Amino acid sequence: MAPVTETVLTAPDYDLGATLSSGQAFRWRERDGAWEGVLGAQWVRLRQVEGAITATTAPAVERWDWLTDFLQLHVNLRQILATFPDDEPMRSAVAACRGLRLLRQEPWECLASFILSSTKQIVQIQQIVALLCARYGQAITAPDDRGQVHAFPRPERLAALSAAQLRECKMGFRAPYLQGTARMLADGEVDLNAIAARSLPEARAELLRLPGVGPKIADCVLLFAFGFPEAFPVDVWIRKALQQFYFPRRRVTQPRLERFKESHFGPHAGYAQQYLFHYARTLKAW
DNA sequence: GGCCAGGCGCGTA
DNA sequence: TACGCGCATGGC
Repeated sequence: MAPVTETVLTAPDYDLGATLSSGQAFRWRERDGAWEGVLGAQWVRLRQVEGAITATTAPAVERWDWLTDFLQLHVNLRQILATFPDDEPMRSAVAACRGLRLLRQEPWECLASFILSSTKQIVQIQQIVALLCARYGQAITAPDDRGQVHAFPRPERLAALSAAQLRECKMGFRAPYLQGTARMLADGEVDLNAIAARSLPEARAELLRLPGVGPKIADCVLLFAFGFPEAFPVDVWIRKALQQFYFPRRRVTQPRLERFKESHFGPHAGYAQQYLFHYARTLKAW
């Protein structure tokens, strides 16, 4: 058994399962009532308990800031929810998604994962990412009965692969996009580390230079990895939700929808977006 | 078996 | 600027 470290992290108003399965991150699996995943080179198991999250990691660590940052445990959820518009759709979404949180992910993994996400269901994205890590990620320490566990492969590793090798991970037409982006990062043509300090428009423009990255994927990375609170990804679910909740019985044009999402949801629009996304996906009939 | 999936890039008007 | 289409792959 590999050496592990355990701790208890205070986490009020936190729905761990909803958060880890809500289409932000793609490497977390439920097992025996706990959630297991990989952060950097750490294998991690998280378990929800009353008002807290218990964490186990391998190899052993002395600090936990990398995990509390990922989980965004310092964030006061009530204060954020209070900034949402007081309308019926948002009230319903908040009521349906108690404790849903935004994570703070490593930018490259987030970017690569969402390049692989286009016209894929969340379960399929998980499968592709799992294949990519198993084939090309560095092996890391984990409990013996978990089998071989891998880190997310670095851009330099993917940049050195052929498109055919990437396609073996079932990513289809996304392979050249991921390859092109990995190469631009490996070559230093775009520097993800420099993006965090920029303004939202500048950061967005920089991400849009990458192949396979359009407005939606850029906004996902800006929100889920760089923490720009106003970034508001519009995918098919959100488009449908905005259309039906806010513009029933009339077709809304794309520019109109753009103006609406930028003006209606307040300073934490991205958080509101995640609530609408998760809520919409729970609705059986529209 | 057809439709759709946390879209993007490119060609056309 | 604003559509329409093709792009792999798999779940339902």
